[in-house]
Amino acid sequence: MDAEASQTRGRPNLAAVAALAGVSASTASLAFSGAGPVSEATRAKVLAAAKKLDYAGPDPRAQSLRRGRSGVVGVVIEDRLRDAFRDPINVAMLDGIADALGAESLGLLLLTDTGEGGADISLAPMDGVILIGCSTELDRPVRAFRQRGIPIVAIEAEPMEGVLAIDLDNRDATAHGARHLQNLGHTAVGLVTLPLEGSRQRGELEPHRIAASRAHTTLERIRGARDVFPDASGVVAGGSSVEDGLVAGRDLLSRTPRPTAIIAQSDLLALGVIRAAEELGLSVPDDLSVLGFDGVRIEGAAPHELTTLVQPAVDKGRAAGGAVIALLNGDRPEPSRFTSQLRIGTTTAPAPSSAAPSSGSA
Amino acid sequence: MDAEASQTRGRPNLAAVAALAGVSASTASLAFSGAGPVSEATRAKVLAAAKKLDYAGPDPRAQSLRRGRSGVVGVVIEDRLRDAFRDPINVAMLDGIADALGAESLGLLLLTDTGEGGADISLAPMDGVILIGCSTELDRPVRAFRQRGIPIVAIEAEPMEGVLAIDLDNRDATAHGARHLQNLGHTAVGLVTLPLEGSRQRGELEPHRIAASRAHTTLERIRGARDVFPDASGVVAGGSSVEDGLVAGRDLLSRTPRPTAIIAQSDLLALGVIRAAEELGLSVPDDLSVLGFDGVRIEGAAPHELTTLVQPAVDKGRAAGGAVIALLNGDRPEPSRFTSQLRIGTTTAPAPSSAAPSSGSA
DNA sequence: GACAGAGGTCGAATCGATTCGATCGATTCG
DNA sequence: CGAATCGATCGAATCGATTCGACCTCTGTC
Repeated sequence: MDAEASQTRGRPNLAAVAALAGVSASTASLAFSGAGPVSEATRAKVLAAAKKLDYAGPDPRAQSLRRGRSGVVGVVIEDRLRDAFRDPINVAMLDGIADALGAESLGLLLLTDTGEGGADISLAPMDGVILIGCSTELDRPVRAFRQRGIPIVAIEAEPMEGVLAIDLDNRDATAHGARHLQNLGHTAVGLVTLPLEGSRQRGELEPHRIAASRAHTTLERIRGARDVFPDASGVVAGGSSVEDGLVAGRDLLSRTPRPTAIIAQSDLLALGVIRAAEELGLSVPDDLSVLGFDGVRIEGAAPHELTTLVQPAVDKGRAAGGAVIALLNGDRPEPSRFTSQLRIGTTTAPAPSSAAPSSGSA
Repeated sequence: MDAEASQTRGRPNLAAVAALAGVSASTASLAFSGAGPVSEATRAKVLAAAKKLDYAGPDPRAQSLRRGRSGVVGVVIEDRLRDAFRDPINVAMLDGIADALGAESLGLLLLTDTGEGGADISLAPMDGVILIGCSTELDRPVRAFRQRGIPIVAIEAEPMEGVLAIDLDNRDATAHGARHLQNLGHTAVGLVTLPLEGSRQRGELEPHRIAASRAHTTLERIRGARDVFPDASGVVAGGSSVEDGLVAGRDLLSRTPRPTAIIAQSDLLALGVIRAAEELGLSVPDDLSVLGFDGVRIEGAAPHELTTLVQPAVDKGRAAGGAVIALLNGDRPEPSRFTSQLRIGTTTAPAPSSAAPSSGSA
């Protein structure tokens, strides 16, 4: 009677299965989870009852509540997926994250930070969260996560209370790359930076914009460049894509005096700059040296081999995933910091002698 | 006393907030959800109590259980993220899905089908699921989802009971493209296909492999090609990347007689084939015509403009997302079918006259 | 033969919120 | 002035499982 009642009413639950198997709900639970001693005969009975009732196993939603864990880790990405995934560096990081999470069979919940637009992030059931490339101001969500007691890991974010940082030597690495250009004799160096604001507005790299910005990675890389070239000016790109680099490159290269080297904050931007140079009939690296950042393999870079700062993106992602897991286990993992390596390719060369201006108002 | 007790014991819950505000839990719930009439004064009291207790709002896990909805939709992707996201077509689809889901503020849970390896997919709390590019046999997960009453939408999968299909005219489109080659006078046409099995084994395109395969998209596109060139042979690539296309191209182009045209099942593969041709000193399209599939913008395709079959990837994704939403709303949406368009670029041209063999044993 | 211990099973409390129906007071209409 | 109505609030049941402690029944040992 009881069993039948539960049987007819919608989808079966553990109680219905237990009733049909002639055991208590607690025993049935044990039979499924495997935790605790259950005789083989009983387990078989329960499993048979489950099959008869077409029961798929304990409801994950109920488990989430009871265990206080949903088995899901959120990954917050700035802006639209379309834009984020266009840059292989993000894909690489995500892959590292997925790698670490998958090993603990944790799900990966993709959250896009739409700023004010959509509903609050953090309304989904998750056990931890990884902030990736979060240049925008997401203080509010972070506060919400903290209130919920949800561990937070941030990749390349400005230091925040209660947020475990996975960092990259953005400033030092860029400075290192800049010094390479300096050693080649370059003095007129232009910058093509990643966005400074969540609005991703492209335009001149101006002091007041820098002052107002909270885009950690962008800022650090600017600082690194200016550690070597204090007066370097430049432009802010509208994103990290070849297209954005092309636009920025056209802008910078049409100025007088024209820079002999450009430090781009991503490989995609660097590629765009190279295209802009080609458009203008400039030869890379003879007329223009170009330095990138990331060191990911990009289809279509040929015939150039980009001089760039290679960062361990997958490892970074894996570290972030591992850190969340550690936090969930109650450990107190140390923040980590990764280093990038300068890989010298074919896009940097000695500065052209000033005796040979290829064009301009002479 | 009661309030204080709840206060000290770990994280605050709705009951604690209600107690502090001097109202019942039900009223507090109403104050947060906005459903039902609550006086402004009461709402303010509750909110004040919440702030004092540092309460972040109702626990999503508990809401999931009670409402029977978690606000999360799973997206199952074949294989590793690294590989999947390398192909822009997947990113485009995902973007469309995210677009549709985001509008209803549904989360997007990324699940990779590791086959037998990891823990069961479907153990995460989700309301619906989208299968994307699921060439492998995931009958078992599908059955589990169905048992749970979770709506299933599949993009380009073989028809399955209880699974809503979002389809593409893979066969007709490929046939259309093949006819274009036929009209150009090509008769020796080679195929470079996507993987046939979950194992992604590359190799010769052999009848027994085709017979054993369940890779819907791959099979349909093969059929389309053979509708026009019944005897076309070819090779199976190990994935959808330029690298895989390069390998496949080298193989096909070193055969005798050498094909004068190659039908690749993705743009990335087509690009790889073009590279292989360049390696061998063949000119595209003069010596070899290449047809792609997808029509996504790929960096580095220059100087060629790929002749390809343009599919509405973002729309497909959006349709899939919309379908899940409709199913969740209890509607009975129709399966949809999208069509691709042949875009003629600069990689196809009339077959070289047989009087001018560029190399070979003459 | 009795007792300790282990294996197996069960009851009941709990996780944190939502929601339906009932209650109570105030306002308005006849 | 009484009754109907509406708004605000509360109680209690419910969602589906997990888990702790209690209980019972064997088995092995002294």
